[in-house]
Order: sequence, then C-alpha cells, then structure tokens
Amino acid sequence: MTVQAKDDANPDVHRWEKLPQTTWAVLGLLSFGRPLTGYQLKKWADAILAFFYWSPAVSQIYSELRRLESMGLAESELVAGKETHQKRVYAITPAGREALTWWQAEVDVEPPMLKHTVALRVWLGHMADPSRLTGLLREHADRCTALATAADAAAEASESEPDFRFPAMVAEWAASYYRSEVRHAENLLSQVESLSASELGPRESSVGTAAPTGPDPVDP
Amino acid sequence: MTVQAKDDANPDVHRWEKLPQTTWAVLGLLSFGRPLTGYQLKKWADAILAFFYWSPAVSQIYSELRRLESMGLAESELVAGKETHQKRVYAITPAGREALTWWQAEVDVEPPMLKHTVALRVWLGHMADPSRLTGLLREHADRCTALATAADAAAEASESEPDFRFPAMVAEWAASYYRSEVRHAENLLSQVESLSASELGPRESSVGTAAPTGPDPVDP
DNA sequence: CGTTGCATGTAAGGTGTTACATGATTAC
DNA sequence: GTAATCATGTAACACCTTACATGCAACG
Repeated sequence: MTVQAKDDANPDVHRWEKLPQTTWAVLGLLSFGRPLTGYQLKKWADAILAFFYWSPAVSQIYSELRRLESMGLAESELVAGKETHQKRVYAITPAGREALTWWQAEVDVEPPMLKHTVALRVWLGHMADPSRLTGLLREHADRCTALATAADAAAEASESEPDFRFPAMVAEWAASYYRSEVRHAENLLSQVESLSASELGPRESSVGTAAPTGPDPVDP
Repeated sequence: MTVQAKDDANPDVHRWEKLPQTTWAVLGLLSFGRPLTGYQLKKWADAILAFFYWSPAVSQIYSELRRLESMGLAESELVAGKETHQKRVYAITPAGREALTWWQAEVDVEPPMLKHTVALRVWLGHMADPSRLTGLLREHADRCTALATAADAAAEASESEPDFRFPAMVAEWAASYYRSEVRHAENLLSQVESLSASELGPRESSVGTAAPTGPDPVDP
C-alpha cells in the first residue's frame, strides 16, 4: 500500500482533486527528498522552476507549505539555530508521495499558459514607435540568451546525478526553448526593421481614421 | 495635442499607471478601429490573442470594458436588434489611443509569464510512469502542431491587409513558436523513451529512500 | 421546436501579489 | 557596525475564474 496510482477508492483523492498547480509544484520540489525551509524553497524555485514555471511569491510558498502540512502531504520540524531562533524545515510524507504519483497518473494536464508580453507589444505595433519595438525585442533576446546559458549550467550540474535525470532533461529542454526564443525574437526584429524602412515615404498611419478594413476579426 | 507619448505631465497618466496587462490587451483589440461587443471581443481573443496571450474569461472582458469606459478610454453605444433586444458596442476613444500609445512608449515590459504544465510533469518524471510522460508529450506536440497550422492561417488572412501587418507578423511568429514547441516536445519524448529503455534492468527508484544526494538545490 | 449561437451580466470565491513587520545571522 | 542574507509571517487587495441566470436569434 505504498503507492497506488490508480486507486480512485482512496478517500483522500477527492481532497487532492482541486489543488492548484502551484501546490503540486511546491510538493514536487519537496519530492526530491531534501527537507527544506520556505526560504530555500523560494530560492530553488527562482533558480530552476522559473525556467518553465512561474515562480510563486515567498508568502505564497509559505501558505502552500502550511496547506500541504494541514493535508498531511508534508510535515515540518522546528530546527533551533543558536538560541531560540527557529526555522521550520519541511519534508514530504509518504502520503505526499502517494498524492504526487496519483496527480501525475490521473490528473489531466492543463494547457500551458503563456502571457507573452513582448508579442503583445509587437502585435500592437501600430501604436508604438518602431525603435521602441526593436529595442524591446533586443532586450528580450538578450534576456533569453542569459536564461539559455543558465539553463545549460543547471543541466550540466544535474546531469551526473541519477536522481536528477528528469530535471536535467527539462533544463536542456529549457535551454533549447530559450534559444528558440532568441531566434524568433531576432526574426521579428528584422521584420520590424524592414517594415519601418519601407514606410519612410508613405508615413502617417491610417489606422484609426480609415474605415474598418482588413480581415474580419469576428467571422473569419 | 492628439498623441503625446512622452507627456508625463498629462494628469491622466497616473490613473493609467497600474492597469493590468489584460486591460491593455482588450483596449488593444479595440485599437484596430472596429466597434465590437463583449461577445465578439471574446471570440477574437480566443482566435488570435490566445496564440501568445492567455485569453481572459468572458465575464472579465465585460468588466474590463466597463472599466475602460469609466476611464474614458472606450465608449459604448446601445444598438437595438429587432425589438428591445439591445447589444452594447464598444469603440476606442481618442483618449484610449493616447493611453495605448503612452503605454507602448513608457510602461516597462513585464517579463513574459510561462506556466509550462507539460515541462512541470516531465520535471517530476520520477513520480510518473514513463508511458504517461510520452503520452502527454505526444498530446502536447499534436496540440502545438494544430496551433501552428491555425497561426499560419491567421497570418495568411491578415497578410494583405495594411492595417494588420503587425498582427500578421506576430501570427507568423506564433507559427514558428509552436513548431519549435513540437520539436522540443519530440526531443524530450525520445529522451524519455531511451531513459526508460535503459532502466529496464536496474529498476526500483532510489529517490525518496536514499539520503539527499545530487546537486545542492539551494547553493549551486 | 429544440439546440446551438449570440449577448450580457452578477455573485462568490480562490489564486497570487505587494506591502508591511520582525528579527537573527553572516560577511565586510 | 552596518549591510546583506536568512527566515517567517500577516493583511489587504487585485486579478481572474467558475457557476449561475437570463433571454433573443437562427438553424435544422
């Protein structure tokens, strides 16, 4: 009765059913077996989870931990540092492992959520100065280059560790992802440049004054 | 005094400062000049915005529209259909254009937010059956292929329209993005497969029972 | 004549953020 | 000794979703 992924008769399952993704992400951090404090969890989330999943605020991590403990999926121990200064170290419980395994096997994967602020700006490029757009694309590309390098470093650090094979794989995945982002951004950048170059003559945007033209946004 | 992107003396600017991205996205939909109802806006958001930005719920679109109108950035007109059945059609105002231009020029771009649920599942692959992982990666790849095709169609539909050059560019960008997603997913998929194949002999996961090993998640 | 689409809106509640508050420890 | 880091937590609030409620229009 250690791990029963398919046991829908498990009376706890209905309590796990509506937990948000973030809860599972935090429990997932604990599932690597290391007891950690909320503060350490936040640092780890920033360093690794942030590559592919929004890193929650510190205060939220603490409340997630309290929730996990109240549900028996994690347990905490007070560790005294020097004098009276205590810190709370959280560890996953067997029930927590069972829950995670159940989640992996049974819970549908929600569609990935993307809020690509840079694409949004370019999409509304008719309300912006072209140089502003190229600037922000350049910035984005640079940020992604840095992230790709960081992801590579993370991948290399985990590669040799047998318990970290999946994180290593995802770190490599993240590196590819961010390098693709760079390519896509640079592609957009050159398009914006050639567009603004070709419009040096016939300036004066028609959007806003012209009658509604273009593809019907409602009924394509 | 039609458009003053840099006019920080504008007394309205401080009211615009903390508007969430979603508000700008909705106002952006209106900035293409077409007066639209909340319902139409939602459909458009689902069709186009969803490629690169989370499409808000219907009810939220309505409240965003009310907020935009209360701030003078959009205005609505009641249009009577047949008998007493009215619908409210929203249009951007000059102040709305001014606000959008100011936003594009002055407001910092928030970092893109990614919640890649599939990567999260693979990252926690040690708690899952390998066949489950490959299945969900396959599903993800298929979904992305469909999205890429749809983005191509959207790009082609806007390409000829001069007012929709930026949306066309972003649609092309989205097509590339989702095709990269497919490649990355398939790459991960083959890695998961080769990993599970190589572990047919020495099974029994050590994670959870072994003492904490692997890269220090806190202090790298 | 019933189902699907169009169209609008309210209410409740959860998710997640920012700001604030506190204090010990470590490093320079 | 003072700055940065470690460490925890509360309170307020904004964002956003789900569920619900309503009714017309159009298609078959």
